[in-house]
Amino acid sequence: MVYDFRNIEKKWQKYWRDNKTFKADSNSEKPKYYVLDMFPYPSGSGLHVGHPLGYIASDIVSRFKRSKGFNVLHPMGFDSFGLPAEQYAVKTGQHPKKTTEENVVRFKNQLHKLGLSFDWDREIKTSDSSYYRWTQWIFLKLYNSYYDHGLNKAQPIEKLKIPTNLNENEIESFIDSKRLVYVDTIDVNWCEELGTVLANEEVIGGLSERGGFPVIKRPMKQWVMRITDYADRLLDDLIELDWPESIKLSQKNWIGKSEGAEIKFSINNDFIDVFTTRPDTIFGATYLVLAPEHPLINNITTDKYRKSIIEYVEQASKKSDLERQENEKNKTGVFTGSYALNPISNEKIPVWISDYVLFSYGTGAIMAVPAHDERDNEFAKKFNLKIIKVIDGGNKDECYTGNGPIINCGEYDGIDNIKFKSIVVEKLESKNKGTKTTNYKLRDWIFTRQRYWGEPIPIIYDGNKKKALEFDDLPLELPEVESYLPTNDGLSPLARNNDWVNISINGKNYLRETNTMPQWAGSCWYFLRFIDPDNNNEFANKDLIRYWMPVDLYIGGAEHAVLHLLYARFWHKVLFDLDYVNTCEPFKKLINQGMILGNSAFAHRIKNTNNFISFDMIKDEKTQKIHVDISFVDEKNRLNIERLKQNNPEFKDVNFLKGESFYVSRDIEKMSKSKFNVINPDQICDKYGADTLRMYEMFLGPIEQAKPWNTSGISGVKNFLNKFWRLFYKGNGWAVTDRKANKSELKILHETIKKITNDVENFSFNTCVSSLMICVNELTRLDCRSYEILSPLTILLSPFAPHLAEEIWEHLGNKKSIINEPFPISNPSYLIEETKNYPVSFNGKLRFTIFLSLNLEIEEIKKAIMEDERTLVFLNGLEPKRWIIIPNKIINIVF
RNA sequence: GCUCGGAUGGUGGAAUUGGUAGACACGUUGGACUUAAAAUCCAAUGACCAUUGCGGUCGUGCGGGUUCAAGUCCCGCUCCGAGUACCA
Repeated sequence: MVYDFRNIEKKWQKYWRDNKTFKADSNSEKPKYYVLDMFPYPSGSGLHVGHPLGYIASDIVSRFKRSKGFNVLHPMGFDSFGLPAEQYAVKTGQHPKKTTEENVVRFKNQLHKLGLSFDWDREIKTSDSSYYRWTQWIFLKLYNSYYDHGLNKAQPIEKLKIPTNLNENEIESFIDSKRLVYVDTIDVNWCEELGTVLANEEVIGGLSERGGFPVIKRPMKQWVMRITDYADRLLDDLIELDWPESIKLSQKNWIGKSEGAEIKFSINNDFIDVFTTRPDTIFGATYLVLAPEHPLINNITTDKYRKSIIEYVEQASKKSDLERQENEKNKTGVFTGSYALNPISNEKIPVWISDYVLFSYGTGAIMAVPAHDERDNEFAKKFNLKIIKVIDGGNKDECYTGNGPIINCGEYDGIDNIKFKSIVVEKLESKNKGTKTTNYKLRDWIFTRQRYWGEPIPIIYDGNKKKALEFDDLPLELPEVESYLPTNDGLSPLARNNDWVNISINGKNYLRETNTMPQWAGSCWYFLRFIDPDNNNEFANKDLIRYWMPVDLYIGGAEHAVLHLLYARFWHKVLFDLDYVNTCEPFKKLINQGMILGNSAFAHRIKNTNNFISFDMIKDEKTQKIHVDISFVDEKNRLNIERLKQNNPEFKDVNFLKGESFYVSRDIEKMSKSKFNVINPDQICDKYGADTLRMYEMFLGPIEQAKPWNTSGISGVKNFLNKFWRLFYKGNGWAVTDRKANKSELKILHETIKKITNDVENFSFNTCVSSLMICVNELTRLDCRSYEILSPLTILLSPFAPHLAEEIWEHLGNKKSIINEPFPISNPSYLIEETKNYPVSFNGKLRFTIFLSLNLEIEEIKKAIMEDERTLVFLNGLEPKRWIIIPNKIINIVF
């Protein structure tokens, strides 16, 4: 009887579905455990082998925790609003809802095949109006709240104290200026191609994150969320989180809190405000630099320099951030012709403009201290500006950024520079020339998109007057439109539906807000909806939230290190302040799975020709790498030209210059449909089975590490599962016996229990697989068929290969699913092993180091040594004077 | 440029975080079983030298250092990957 994974997997997937085996119970006496995956965007290309990596890991933890007696919530849903569906709709006219639903069905089928233990009764789609009704509701909660800096929390807008001397319009704009969501006219990243505005965070190197289209600055009215009010709390609360340090660090850097001072430099009758973190170096400030966007530039530029300034400003405005960065080595800038007054040293210093100063950070102007700042130093050297050293340290002509005593500052010389910081700030404050300030890199979150496929914003307008919709008006459903393109003047496609835009309430006419929310909105709170997905009266019941929150384990890709994780934390804190949730942080433990990379294949095209050349024949030819589908390439990197031409018409008229075969080159890259390197899990499932795929993905390497996909080792995992099966079946017969297990069999079992328990708790799934392999190899060698061993072993296997484990469990005579069977506990009495002894050195005193091959408690080590004969031979009547014991490692015994 | 990671056999990766480097798996080679193949099992497999036998030397990207002991810690490099907003 062979292990028939096809029927077994089908059988148990049906069983789990029919019996709702993984249904989470909210009225349980057991301790709870909430395991969450970052839910996927249901893209058109379906699931690839990289997606399940995190899902398999979280599934192992879920099954393990169930087995350990926890009440586990392990839900799944779809982040189903998003740009690709809309772009597809623009292209084909198909309603995004239709394509999204088709994709969801496909994703679900693929996920089901993997045997993941999701509670599908809790499935969420962010584009369902029953879901986004509550996204809109949270939006209104933010709209109707303000941040009370005294209480350091958000408060309902009714509690806001309004100054008494205001008229009606002023009251309104005062309230608006305090709301957590407000409208502002700002220079935004306008992407012509997408017809939409992107958040700063979504622009990468001057191009849109999705699609890679150019982005330019353009002023526009936008809804903005006041996330900056939460900067301090978002920063401070990071400390307690059990997250990877690298992710915490990137959030910290993103928030970018820095203490410093704003200093006023007088110029003509005006002044330039600069922000600096180094007020202690003010005597070394030999010039000022303004960002090219700075509004004062026009006023202070003298006629002599006006032409070059105008040229420079124009050039800078065309440059993308990426180009500004590329010019790193060769700084540019021009002199304005004006001089400003250093408020401390009273020196006249020149004012320059340069694009190495960013308008969006600080005040958009800096005081340059070339002696103590690398960038200023480079700039000063290039333009022959004065360099004055004011802190002692470093080599003579080098830029020194460290600390030390003050020099070249007259009466202040000798003072420690850190102390000098506060002296300077005090002096500036007394002269009204500056203040101590804290600056953040974090900027408010631009929340509107000129898109169709998103949540409509529940606001209506009476002229310029805004009116929020009432709770009863929600959900505000997405209207139908004729075309999914934005209007020519940049309005959302929703503006095309006049019947929807114009509404009348109690005989009064209003216009609707036509913008929609960004894709992040739905994912900011979905983990709360999973707790109570069908609730029509609340976004989730408070008692249920109290029971299930926080999320105990959150697994997802590192690409969400900042944006999603920061936005979700922000909304959660608002809901916490308004007393809707009971935890101030949503995610207790975070694991980032590494990307699974694909092995792309490239054919080489000779530049500016239609000739492709075999990789082994390239000599001096300049070539361009073109992706070809990896399914047309064999393991020796030979391309099947016929099949390529059949499937990709663009290669139809191409010449292939080749010897015996046409060779391609290979490269490791991110797995993506556009790179033709996608491996689909369905293929692997069909060929090897879900259990093999699950174990193999875990066996590939540490969960957090990026790794290329290759299937060369998959047969090892398949062999392991077959071996496992053969422990129970010999030939065609059931081989399990009632024989008592012997000592060595028990030792193998209990060692494995200990290793697996430890490794699952430390998320080291690759070593779990190894441990199971070793265990099965040894039991096979011993021909162990004892029920006493094989029954607990099946439970050990069940988180990793659940289908096989269930099947065997049933054959062992159990009527119920293995899912809630208690996880075996290792018995340390089976673990004591012989000790190995190595004399290490004679160092005045006789000294032995005793290595122990197992982790034991100190007392156990002592006991083992005293009882073991070979150890006693070493001790040989000598009474140890001193034990140097490092737990679990070594014992040095000094005589 | 900056920040954070990483580098271990032919390959993916282990190494209880300072204690026998290379677990486990793939691949390769040889053998058993078979008419044959598949499957399965057994053996070998870091490199070099020695091989009639014990064995020896070198080995965790490179160069130093600390230590009885370094893949692991410290200092200085090289290369690769990821992120990035020149953050003053």
